Amino acid sequence: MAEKSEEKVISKAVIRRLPRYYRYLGELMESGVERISSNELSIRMKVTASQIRQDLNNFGGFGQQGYGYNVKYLYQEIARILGIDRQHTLIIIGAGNLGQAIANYANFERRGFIIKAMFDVDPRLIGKDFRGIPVLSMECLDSFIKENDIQMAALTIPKSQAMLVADNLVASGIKAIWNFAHTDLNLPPEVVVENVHLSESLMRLSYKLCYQMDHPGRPKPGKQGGMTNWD
Amino acid sequence: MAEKSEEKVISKAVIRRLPRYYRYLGELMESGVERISSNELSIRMKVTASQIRQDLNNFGGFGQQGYGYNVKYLYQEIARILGIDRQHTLIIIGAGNLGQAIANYANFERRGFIIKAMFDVDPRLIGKDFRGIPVLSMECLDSFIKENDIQMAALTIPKSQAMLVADNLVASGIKAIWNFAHTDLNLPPEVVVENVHLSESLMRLSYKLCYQMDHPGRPKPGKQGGMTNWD
DNA sequence: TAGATTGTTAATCGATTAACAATC
DNA sequence: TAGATTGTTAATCGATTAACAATC
Repeated sequence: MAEKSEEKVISKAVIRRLPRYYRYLGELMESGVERISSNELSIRMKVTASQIRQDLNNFGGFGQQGYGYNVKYLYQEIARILGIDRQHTLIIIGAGNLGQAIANYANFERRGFIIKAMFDVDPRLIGKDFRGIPVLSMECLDSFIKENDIQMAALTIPKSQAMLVADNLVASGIKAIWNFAHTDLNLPPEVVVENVHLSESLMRLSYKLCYQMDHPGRPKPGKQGGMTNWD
Repeated sequence: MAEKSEEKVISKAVIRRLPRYYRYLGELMESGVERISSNELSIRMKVTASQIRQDLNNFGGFGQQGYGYNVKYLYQEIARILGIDRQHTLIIIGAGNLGQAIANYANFERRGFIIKAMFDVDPRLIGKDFRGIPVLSMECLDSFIKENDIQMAALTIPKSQAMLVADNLVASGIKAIWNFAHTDLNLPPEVVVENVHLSESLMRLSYKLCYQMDHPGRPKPGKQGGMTNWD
């Protein structure tokens, strides 16, 4: 029953690393570096050269034997793989501090994420705007999504309302949710979700700190042998 | 040369899951559930029962054969493991929207993270306060950390200044950094860092969306066979 | 006791690293 | 060409899952 043109399934671990490659390549570009070998990049990024080559070869042969990788070309290719070579339309649900922080971070727009509007239930916020992005009433949500062909929504609201609002978003046609609410969203499989659970992140920091205090000088857990990154 | 009382090194993957167990147990407690089996929890959390038992047994036998786990006891034990049974002192560097969002999120305090102050270079922010947390000048940073025995710092400043400020924090005695700057911090091994790279998170969402659009109905990458979570 | 469910060992699966032939 | 470095296969390592004896 195996499909004919079976495409390789890319592992989650690889996807997690891709944006970091992209960031380093962007910095290399900015400093005028034209080519880089997997070995040199591996030193800068503190990963193995093997891993870099394996990761990239999931998507194609972007390098050249004896030369390495062309920084600009690889940068563009990773952008294409990540889908940030095209534009994405985005709305923010919840115009509190976190929603405002996202709205105010202009760099997202430079990467093709166009924030079209914010939504809130607070009448004191509705009608305001941030960098020209208007805060609208939640009552306009459904029609706005449909009329403006919105793909993505950042969910920066309390967890008590998150699941309900997420269902509404999906019903209106949203296909991707960037979830900052402190809860898991159970949604249909065709809807993709990326969670940013800040409280969990802070707990992990707490664990690391306590572990470090209890085991000074020890290799940190997660990898053997030494001062490896945790993430 | 192996040490005598070799403690098992806990893998990164286990640590990543612990806060999620904690969250689910907290919710179970709130709904008045007293005991739960690994199997029932596995269904709710969409992980395997085996994984839950393996994860927990890294830290000790918290369950009872034929009974399962006492929800409240397990909740407390995980809090202890994560180090959130004690108090942590925290400052926020950068009083912009993101810093304010953290300062305004009262739940961190309920988990023992006491935010003592915020710091910024912007004179319009210095002197303000959020929920009673004052915004101080960066010039006070060193003395404040030393005089108030601050352990942790959230870094919500532009990446251009992040590395310099991080070095200063470490010099002043900070042992843990919650890094929101869009850059990696290279710090001494005794300093622990937890990164929250929002732009990378958004790129992963973009990848998932594009992948989903290209392969409708397919299992998502990362796991074989079906509608598993990405994270 | 019988049933349930853990703790733990063994088996499987996947991801990382090492090695090297291919090739620029 | 000789040297460098990739792409890719094989070996290793680690994490997850399955199985089941222990035991409440």
